[in-house]
Amino acid sequence: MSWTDDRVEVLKKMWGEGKSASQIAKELGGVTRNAVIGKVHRLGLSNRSGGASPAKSAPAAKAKPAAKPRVAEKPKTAEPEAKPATSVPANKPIGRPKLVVTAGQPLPPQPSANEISPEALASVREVEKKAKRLSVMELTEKTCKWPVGDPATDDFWFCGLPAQAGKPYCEAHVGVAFQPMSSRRDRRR
DNA sequence: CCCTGATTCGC
DNA sequence: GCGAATCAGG
Repeated sequence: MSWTDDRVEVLKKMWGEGKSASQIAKELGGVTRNAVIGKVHRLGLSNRSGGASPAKSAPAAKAKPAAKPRVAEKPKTAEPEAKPATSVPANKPIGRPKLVVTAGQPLPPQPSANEISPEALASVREVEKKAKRLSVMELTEKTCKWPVGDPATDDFWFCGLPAQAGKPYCEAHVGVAFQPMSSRRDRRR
């Protein structure tokens, strides 16, 4: 697969939305997360800085120390980042462009009458006992967004436990959320 | 061990 | 330009 303008656009969009490289790669298909990251860097939007002032300073020494051919050094750009943006408005309820909570059931997987691992189910109940019971506005990218209860009533909350990296749910809920197949032997590539 | 992004470098 | 291999953290 090549980086068509269209795909690049998707890449930019998703990256801008904070999607992980692997997520983007999966979405695009035909590319690995490495490819995505590589492209991101080539596009110069590796950093989240929208401004993207490419400090052209010193790529410098491309020297090849005999010791370590690879990974010579890691010159962290210790540039003092001038951020005009004062306050911290970065708390936008982004992340669910498609999965908007409409009148229906926003609950994506809610496995109820399905065949789920008994252990996983037990884990869910276990988790629900120690869940933090967050409201929708308290959710972040780092909190489990597993819904519990009836959204139509006030007896509705979200798990809120630490979410698995890149996933919208905590470990336990990820287990029951994504289990379309009995086993995923997808070793893409 | 899972994941994340970051970097290098052969192609 | 591309991306696998690798590195470095969480």
